[in-house]
Amino acid sequence: MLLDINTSSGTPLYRQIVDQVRRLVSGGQLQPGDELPSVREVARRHAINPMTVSKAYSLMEAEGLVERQRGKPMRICAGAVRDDNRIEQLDELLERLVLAARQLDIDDATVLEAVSRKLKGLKP
Amino acid sequence: MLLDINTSSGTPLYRQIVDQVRRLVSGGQLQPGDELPSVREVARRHAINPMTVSKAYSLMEAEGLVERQRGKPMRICAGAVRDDNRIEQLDELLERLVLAARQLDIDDATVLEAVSRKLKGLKP
Amino acid sequence: MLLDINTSSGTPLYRQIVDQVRRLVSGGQLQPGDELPSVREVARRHAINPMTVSKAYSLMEAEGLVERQRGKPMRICAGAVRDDNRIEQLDELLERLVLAARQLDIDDATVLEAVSRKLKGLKP
Amino acid sequence: MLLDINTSSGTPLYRQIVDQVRRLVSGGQLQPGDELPSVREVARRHAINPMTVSKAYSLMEAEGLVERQRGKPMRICAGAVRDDNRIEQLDELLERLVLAARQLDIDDATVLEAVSRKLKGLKP
DNA sequence: GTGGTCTAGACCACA
DNA sequence: GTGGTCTAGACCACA
Repeated sequence: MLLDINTSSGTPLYRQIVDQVRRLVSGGQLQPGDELPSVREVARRHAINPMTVSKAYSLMEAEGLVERQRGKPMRICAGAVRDDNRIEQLDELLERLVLAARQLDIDDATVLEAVSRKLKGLKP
Repeated sequence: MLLDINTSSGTPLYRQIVDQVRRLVSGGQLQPGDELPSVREVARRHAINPMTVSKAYSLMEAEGLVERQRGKPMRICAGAVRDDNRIEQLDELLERLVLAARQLDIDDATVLEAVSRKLKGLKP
Repeated sequence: MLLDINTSSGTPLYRQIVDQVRRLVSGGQLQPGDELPSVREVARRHAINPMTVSKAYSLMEAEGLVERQRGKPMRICAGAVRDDNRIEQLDELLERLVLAARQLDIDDATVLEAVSRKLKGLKP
Repeated sequence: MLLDINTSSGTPLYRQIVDQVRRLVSGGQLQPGDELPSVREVARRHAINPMTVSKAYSLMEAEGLVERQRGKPMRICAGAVRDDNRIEQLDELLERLVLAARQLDIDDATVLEAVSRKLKGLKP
């Protein structure tokens, strides 16, 4: 599971984790039954505190996205499936992007070109 | 001056103000000598605490973006001018958008179309 | 607001807080709009860590029992009202009491008498 | 030996086992010399891990409640006998019940009636 | 090994 | 003053 945690962004770390797992589930890259990496594993890999990861996992459990198995790794809930309206989950970011472009007085063609370039650049 | 303050977004209020004024200056919509609305005015209009606005204004002053004039409204500094590389100020949002699209497993064409639609929708 | 926090009980501290506030709301002793004592206040009074209280408050917020007001005390949500079926909230404790009595081979009359005595003893 | 193990209750599993065996002994339903079901048997029947049952048994042994016999099932110790003051073992639950009733603003008569009903309902 | 609870303490955002 | 986030570290319950 590939998370991109940014410790200098304003977004709380636990929120970044929740948002990204939610997207990976909506996108079908995490499927019901899949196990999440352990709290300690995520904490170690991203050099953050286990409690922070644990908080994210608890929130996801409360949300019905993942489920606990006593003494075993958490896994994606059966009810959490690929979402067909997942374009909506992009909406807030789109709003922010367009607002920023307007304030910077960047014209539409330039914005689209920049998005296009970035899409190619991050081609995974 | 049109600010779009989102009290439920995770981004701190004072940061939203600073970011947006910075962009309006980079985009040339606020020019050297232009006056800022008063702290009270902004606070009232967006229903936030004056201390929060004041903090944003102080940060902008420290950054050399605006300057205080005794007994008069703050204004945009002479040195704060339209920025030619302002597309870079879009970069963080572009990164986040593309990461989110990848995690949602949305293909490039669909992302571009969504950006395009949003650009038209928010035409101003 | 009177909470009875038992640090040596097996029940997690944050759970005790949530359970008791929930009951006080169901019982009408905390009403919509009422302010909760601050996190620090509860922590100080019961000699527990503020983070523990904060966790309880966050859970109650997620549950729609209380709401945050930025920079101000949390308060009981409008939707959280006196519950007519509140006897059901006693059910788990009743089950446990009766199970224990059975295992201890205490007859019904003696149990009822003990409950009665305790009810009078804690009269307040 | 009838144990009622509740995996979703907050009480630790090993504690539920210890508490209930202790009560069955105090109540005389388990008498000195009686054999306990094996660790595996209890684990299987309640779908919990044998190590958890084993931990409970070890605690009971340390407490002088049960004793190991090489190659044979554990059994109730000679010293563990029916307790005349066993009503006291109900005290903590009574306290919790009455506290909950008070917080729910349920009057004494209603509480007694609920206890009475539950006593009849669980008649065995 | 897994996740959970709690503490002590630093620092942030907002009113 | 209010609540929120994060860390470092101890210790528990369960598989």
